[in-house]
Amino acid sequence: MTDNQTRTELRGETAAGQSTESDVQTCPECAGKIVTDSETAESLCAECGLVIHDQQIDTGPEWRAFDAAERETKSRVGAPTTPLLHDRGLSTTIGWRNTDVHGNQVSAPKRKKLSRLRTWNERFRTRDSSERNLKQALGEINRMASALGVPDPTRETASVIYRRALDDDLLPGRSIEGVATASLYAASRLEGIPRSIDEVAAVSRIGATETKRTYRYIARELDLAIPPTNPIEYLGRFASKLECSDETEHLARKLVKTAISAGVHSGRDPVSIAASALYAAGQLTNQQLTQKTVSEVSNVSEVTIRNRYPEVLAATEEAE
DNA sequence: CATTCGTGAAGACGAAT
DNA sequence: ATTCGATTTCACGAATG
Repeated sequence: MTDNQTRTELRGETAAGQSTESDVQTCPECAGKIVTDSETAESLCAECGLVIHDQQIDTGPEWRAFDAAERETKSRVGAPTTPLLHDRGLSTTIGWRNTDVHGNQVSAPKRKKLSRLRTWNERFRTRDSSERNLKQALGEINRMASALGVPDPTRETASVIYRRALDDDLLPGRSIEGVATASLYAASRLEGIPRSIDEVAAVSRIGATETKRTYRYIARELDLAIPPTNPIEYLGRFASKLECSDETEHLARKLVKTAISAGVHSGRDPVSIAASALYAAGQLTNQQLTQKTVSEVSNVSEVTIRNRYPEVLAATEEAE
């Protein structure tokens, strides 16, 4: 495997027809790849950090309503559909209030009937096993995504992946939790804001190795063409966790770039490249970055950082 | 004392048989 | 399915400042 560049889109099937926003966006400054940042919901360049736009698409109403009457006339029906709910938010929900449309209390026998209706409605909504499966899995995905600060678009991608896995009968023999975790991991990579395996596994109920195994399985079965992650994509998050200077972060970016062009990254875990470059940059800028602290935020062992950072430095020296 | 560096054993993975 | 090579990790201890 040589390199990335070809980002195939997963969303093709949901957005059938509508061309998803011309997807190979590149930075006007340095021609780097445009990614969406998790914490700030901004689109920015993975290479130089240039912010392209800081407003995500708002699925809410495009009008303003100033009083109740206006709200009534302008209102359209229903919430936007979302893959985040197992039925896409489309099935009937019976409200919990025992009042009619006028706000009057309903009679006792009617109340009883309503209660039974709610019960049965709920049963029908999640009746067959795949629906129940989805309901639980999407709950897990949302829970983990929240814990990781993963933005909604990525959650939706994860949901879509999970649905596909379910449709393709990839579940039998595998835990829901496992596939949910793997879907989220895959989605984060597809969206260009990868969480490391360890980070995802940390909030999951299954371990890192199981996550990786399941991830590889569904990636292969679903033909998800996911390019190798670029170490630069991890850099920003690690750098901010370490509270290191912009200077160090920028230097680390340069180190990663030259290291990659020198081929140091091949066969190595991209996370370890990012961590090593960050440590190396810390040395060069006289920041107090110890192998230990870098290791802690990146979940890369000190040993690996030790072994890797001289190689990263050697690559840049040769480039001089 | 904290940090860095080096080692060998052990686990996981991809590729090849 | 097993085997092999490379990478990463763990647990030490030694050097360095």
